[in-house]
Amino acid sequence: MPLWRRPGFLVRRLHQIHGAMFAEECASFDITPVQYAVMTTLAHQPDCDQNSLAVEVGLDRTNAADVLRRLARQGLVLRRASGLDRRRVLSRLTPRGTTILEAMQGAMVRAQQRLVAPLADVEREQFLATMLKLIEANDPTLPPRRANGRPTQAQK
Amino acid sequence: MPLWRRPGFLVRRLHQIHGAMFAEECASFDITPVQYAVMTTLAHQPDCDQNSLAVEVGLDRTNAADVLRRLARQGLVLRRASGLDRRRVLSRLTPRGTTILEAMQGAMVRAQQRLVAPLADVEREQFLATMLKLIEANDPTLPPRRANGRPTQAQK
DNA sequence: TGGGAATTCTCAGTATACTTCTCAACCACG
DNA sequence: CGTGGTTGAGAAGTATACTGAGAATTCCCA
Repeated sequence: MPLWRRPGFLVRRLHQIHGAMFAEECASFDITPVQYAVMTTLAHQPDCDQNSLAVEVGLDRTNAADVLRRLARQGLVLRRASGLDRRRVLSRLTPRGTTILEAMQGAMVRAQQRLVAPLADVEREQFLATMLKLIEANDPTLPPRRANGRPTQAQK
Repeated sequence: MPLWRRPGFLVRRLHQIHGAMFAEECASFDITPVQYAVMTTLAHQPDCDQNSLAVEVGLDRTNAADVLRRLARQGLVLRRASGLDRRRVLSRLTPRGTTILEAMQGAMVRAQQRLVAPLADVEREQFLATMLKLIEANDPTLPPRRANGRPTQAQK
């Protein structure tokens, strides 16, 4: 099976390409795609614990904690222990985090669109639908479906 | 733009899922997808220098050097300086590397097929074609096309 | 109420992936 | 020649991603 017929290989290359595009569009902010996804989720679910956040964004718990620690270091996120359950660490965006999230929105959307820009509308929708189908069919950790059929609620 | 409509987010999740599947299928070998891709390329291009290999496999050259160093540590690859150009480090599979590459073939193919197993034949082919189109359209580092229209020659 | 089970997070270790800086070797032009 | 530009590697630093081990806390049931 040649490299270019291996789905995993193609997905890896696409992942790389998107990372590069995101970095280009968002160079002035020094925020990575994963960090942006975490910030997006925190904007909708303030004071989220790390486990829930990891599930939402599709991260390993350990990795989610790493990302949050780096965001906290940059002053974009505030982490503090929960009063109700002292095992938990709750995170929320700081005002600066919210500002940067909003300022980056345009660049993020451009990066997303550039990746699939070579596709016609129909093919693009088909492509997104196929990826969604593969993720939902293959990811055992995926949360149960909500009413609208998407794994999570709509966001911004 | 919600997470689940962002092409980059979906690609990242798919990349993760494939990594997990590959690890499952190939657990007994302790070889990662990237290491396997490098070994595949070395099987077809013995005594390849690190730069050419990085281009073939779609890696950064420093990263390719890291991967080769780990493979050499496991005794699967032999690295030695070129006689003609002493800047170059040439790599080739050891006999043990060749053996393991062949022994893993079945597991690797299973991992690749599992990722796209939820798709019907037509949709699967469409999906691969779309990914290929996106990579070729978006990757500035891609080598010039060969006669057969694929970026590199056919492999195993 | 007591104690084991489950949950939540941390820490350590490793692999991928990229950037930037540095150095050595090659090559081509004058 | 020989000097200067190009190219191939290495080293350092950072982010993502996962595993396994461990600690603290909470939960639940007997």
